[in-house]
Amino acid sequence: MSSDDGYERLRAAILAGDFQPNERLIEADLIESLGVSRAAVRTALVRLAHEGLVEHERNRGAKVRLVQVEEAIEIMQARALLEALAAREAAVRASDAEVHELRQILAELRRLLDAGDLVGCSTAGATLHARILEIARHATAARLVSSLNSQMVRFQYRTILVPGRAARSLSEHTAVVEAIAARAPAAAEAAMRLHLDHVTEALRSSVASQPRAVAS
Amino acid sequence: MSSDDGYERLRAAILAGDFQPNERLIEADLIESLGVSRAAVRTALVRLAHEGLVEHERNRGAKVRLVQVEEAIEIMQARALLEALAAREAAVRASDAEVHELRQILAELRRLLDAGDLVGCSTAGATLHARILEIARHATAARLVSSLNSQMVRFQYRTILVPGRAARSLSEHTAVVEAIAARAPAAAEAAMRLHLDHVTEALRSSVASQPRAVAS
DNA sequence: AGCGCGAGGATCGTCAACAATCGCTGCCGC
DNA sequence: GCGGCAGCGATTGTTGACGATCCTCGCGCT
Repeated sequence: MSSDDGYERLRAAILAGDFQPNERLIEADLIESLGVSRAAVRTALVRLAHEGLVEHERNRGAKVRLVQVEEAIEIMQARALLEALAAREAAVRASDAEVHELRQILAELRRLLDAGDLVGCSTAGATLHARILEIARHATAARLVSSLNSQMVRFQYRTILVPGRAARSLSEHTAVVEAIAARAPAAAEAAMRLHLDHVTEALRSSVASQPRAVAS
Repeated sequence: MSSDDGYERLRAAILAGDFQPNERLIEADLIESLGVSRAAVRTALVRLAHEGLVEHERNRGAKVRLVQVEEAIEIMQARALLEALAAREAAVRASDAEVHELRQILAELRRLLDAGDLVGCSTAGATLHARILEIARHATAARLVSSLNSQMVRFQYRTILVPGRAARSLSEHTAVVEAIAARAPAAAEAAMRLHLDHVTEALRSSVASQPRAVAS
């Protein structure tokens, strides 16, 4: 049981940003901080390496992987397609209760935007996306997106800070939800793709204006 | 070094179909057949489990995972989107030499079709897709598609056997290559997506007419 | 005969010690 | 003073043995 536990906790720690970018992950230290056996630490590192969260060099150990901006853009492109697929499926499969739930998240999003809580907006937006992925009942897309998302933590609050982005994001989200509510698969797919293409653009421009958010 | 080697060879063996579906993978046997240490076998199994090629239950060991038809269709849907993205990027990035190479593969494909070599067609088609992914220089899409492909081995020769599919496949492939040659990103993306959506349909229909290809 | 149950074998998970490798530091020769 | 090399500490990779868990088979009871 300790093996899965160690993996989960180490993953959470990396995602929470408890380590510096490129910081070495020394097995002995992890044994202490996680309180699990060395074998468990090693399997956790293998899994995280396969997931792309850490880099593993033979005889030189593991370090947390720093995904570059170009790669983040690639990831966003892939995410856009997969989430557009999910939106399409969601438009086919959503129950009335699920549509209601999406509208509630949208209302919360509007409230947060009025209150000027940009970080809250970002979090609620993530909730909306996650919920649509669940409604789509598309295990493959869900798995791939979740894996891609975990590599993007470093950029998660980046795009919402672009001036005017939050408001546009809300209207795009609204379009997606309304297309799902109207049971219009093609419209839902197009709306979601448009939304995420805009996010990608926001990421590009935020990078151009402010090249490094994290110092070493 | 033995650890990576063991992973590669076990992966190749599973992809080659050396194991029965749902066959248990017993560590002791793998140590013998692969000639690597037990730790290496264990890490290989962890990686393969994360990759979706084997299923791992605690205290009950690993077995090769049998992907169901519904999941194969999900995988094809995701592949369609990602390869369409790759085709778009390839249309932007392809050099003249690379376009020439794609046309050569196409010619080979035509030759094989005329000769009635359907399996050869399938293989050459896979080569074409792989080459387009390389030309796109999109590491994220390439990684995801490669992972998805490895889970589809069981179905790889399934769609080409649908009557008339091979000929249609050739004309669709031609459309993709010509769009790339014309440096037309949108057309390339659309053509690739159309092609793979047709493959998905062929998979669906082949399943309906012939539900089980592999007996236990 | 059918069913519950315990013993045994098979297999996996964990641990501690050992071997191999890497990076660094300090020494030596030029 | 500087470059190269040997030795050393730190860290990872590997091995073998031990304990834990699960499945199966056979026994006894009803």
